[in-house]
Amino acid sequence: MSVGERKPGHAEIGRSVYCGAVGESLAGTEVVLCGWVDRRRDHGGVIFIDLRDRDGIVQVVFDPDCGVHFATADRVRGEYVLRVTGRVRARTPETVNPDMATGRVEVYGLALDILNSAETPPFQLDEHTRVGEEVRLHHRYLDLRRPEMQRNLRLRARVTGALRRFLDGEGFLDIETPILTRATPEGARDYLVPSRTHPGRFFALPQSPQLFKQMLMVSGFDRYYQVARCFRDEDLRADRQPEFTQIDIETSFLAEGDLMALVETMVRGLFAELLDVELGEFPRMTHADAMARFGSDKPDLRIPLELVDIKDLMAGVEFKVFAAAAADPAGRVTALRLPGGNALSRKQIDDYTAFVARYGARGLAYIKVNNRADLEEGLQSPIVKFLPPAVRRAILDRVGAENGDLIFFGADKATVVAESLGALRCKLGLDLDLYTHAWAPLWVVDFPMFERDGSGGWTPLHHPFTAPSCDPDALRADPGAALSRAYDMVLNGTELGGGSARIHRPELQAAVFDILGIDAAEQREKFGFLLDALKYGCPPHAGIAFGLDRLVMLMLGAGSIRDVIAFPKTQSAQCLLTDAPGAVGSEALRDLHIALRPQ
RNA sequence: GGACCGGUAGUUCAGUCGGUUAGAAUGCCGGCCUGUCACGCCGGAGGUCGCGGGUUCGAGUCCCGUCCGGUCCGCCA
Repeated sequence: MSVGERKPGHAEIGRSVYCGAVGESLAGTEVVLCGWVDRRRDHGGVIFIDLRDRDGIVQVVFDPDCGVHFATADRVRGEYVLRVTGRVRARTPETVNPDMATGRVEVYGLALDILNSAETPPFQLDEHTRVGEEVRLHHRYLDLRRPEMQRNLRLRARVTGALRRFLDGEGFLDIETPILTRATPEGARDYLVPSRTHPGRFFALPQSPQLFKQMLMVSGFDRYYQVARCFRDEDLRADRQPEFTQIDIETSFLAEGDLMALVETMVRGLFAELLDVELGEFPRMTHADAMARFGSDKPDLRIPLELVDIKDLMAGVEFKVFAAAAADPAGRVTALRLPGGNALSRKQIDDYTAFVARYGARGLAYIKVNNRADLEEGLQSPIVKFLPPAVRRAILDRVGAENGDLIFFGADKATVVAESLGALRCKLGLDLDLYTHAWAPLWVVDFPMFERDGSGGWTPLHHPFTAPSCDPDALRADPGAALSRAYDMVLNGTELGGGSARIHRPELQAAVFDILGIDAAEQREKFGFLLDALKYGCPPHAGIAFGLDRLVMLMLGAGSIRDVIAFPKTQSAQCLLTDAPGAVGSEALRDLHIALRPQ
């Protein structure tokens, strides 16, 4: 912001420049600053005030020559709101503060107005103490005043703006979809809103605009996007809030490969523009490959460790856990080589054993490779005595073990092995700082259509509107073998976006519902509007949704999604600032036809 | 639903084996100080040790329960 044509020194005038923008080019000019007192240093005969606004901090100086304003400066306290009129001047060389963005200049105070006083804040707004989540959220308006949070929300706004500009430029239309909508029978738990005008009926807040955006394709809106708030009534995590924001995209007549290329260009441009990071071309990896090599459908490719299956080597070995998993068609036996890992202590290995137990692993076998040439004395391990020397040799060869390495093993159901060793791989990467890249994006493709649910039925891996890569007959014949036309964008082990080509023919959609165990009557009742829409000339279409909060969190290196959301909820899904959810009066409940059970 | 970590001054934390009047830093208040920039120096105020119960001559400390914050598992198509 530049200095406007204003009459300096007059009490009525507004700000002429942000604090952070005061630089040497303004030396000699008069400026008007508005902001909060970051810090006040009273030296008796001279008072320094660090004035803060959303753009930065600048030092303002008052001395006895300032007359009445010097006395005012004496009354100022932390977080008072001030308007300062002053003259910018370069600091003398010995008073330059190289640690401060504006440290080569200061503003000599000509006038000082206290626009408002402030009580002592409940916590210090400086960066030197890490204040607890509870206090921060309770006084979120103060927490957000901190430069770190200002920076976070500013980047978030820039990300949203850049994505909008890109999509606008590509001919996408921003179309809003309802917040009050229908409950969906599958997926996450819905947030429900009771209807006053329809007793006993409820709206649901959308988990995503999925069905509406598909119907917009039927309507011919070709390219749609929305910065869409979504709601899921599930337990929270560091990267999960009950309400969150998706960049929601849908296109017609665009093959999924073209859509992937388009959004890849979008994300690459975003990182180049805002972070000056060149992401390069995103590699593509099949879901099967990701599970086999990384034990995850969102592999963190910054970490150079890989899982190596050794199930075929374990048939009939004396070590019962391995032999049993090898004999089980649903079992898996896998090795994870950690280069230089034999430096790990017994305690560290015990801690990792406890870590994998969280994912259902019943143990964590390992071999320390002290001398790979000596299959008897060179291998340090509680289990190696149960493995014949030829098997030991085969393991070492297959994982490429070198002296000084440690090899972890997982043997269990394939899902347990993938989850536990996949998580261990990431944990080792974090603990031992094994990262080889700052940024590792990729696409994961060729997801299975379905997986088994707890009761032996099928459940969609993505969602029930995802198109399979086979025809309806093949799909019905072997649902477990069918792959979908879904794709996930993954960055540094976090799923940033997920999408798919959608089903655009009613008979295929009906086939999927059949496999999911949703009978014709239920299909009609729950999804009749969608099946009808597909009948009236639905174009082939594909889309994707990006988690904006996670994207911004990653770009900032923030530890929690809460740090990129202005007013987040606590882990128990409460807003400490407003104390929501709150009780409502009996009259409101009566209007909504709701009777509460006595507590 | 489950596991784990935490809750002591406004804030961030320490508090030993259960034992005298619960400490530090910072912030706050007052005084001094004309070049600091996390200013400095002197002085001061500030505590329901989350809450309830129990054990004990005695509990911040041990036990049980509960609430709150956080991390994770389950859950999140």
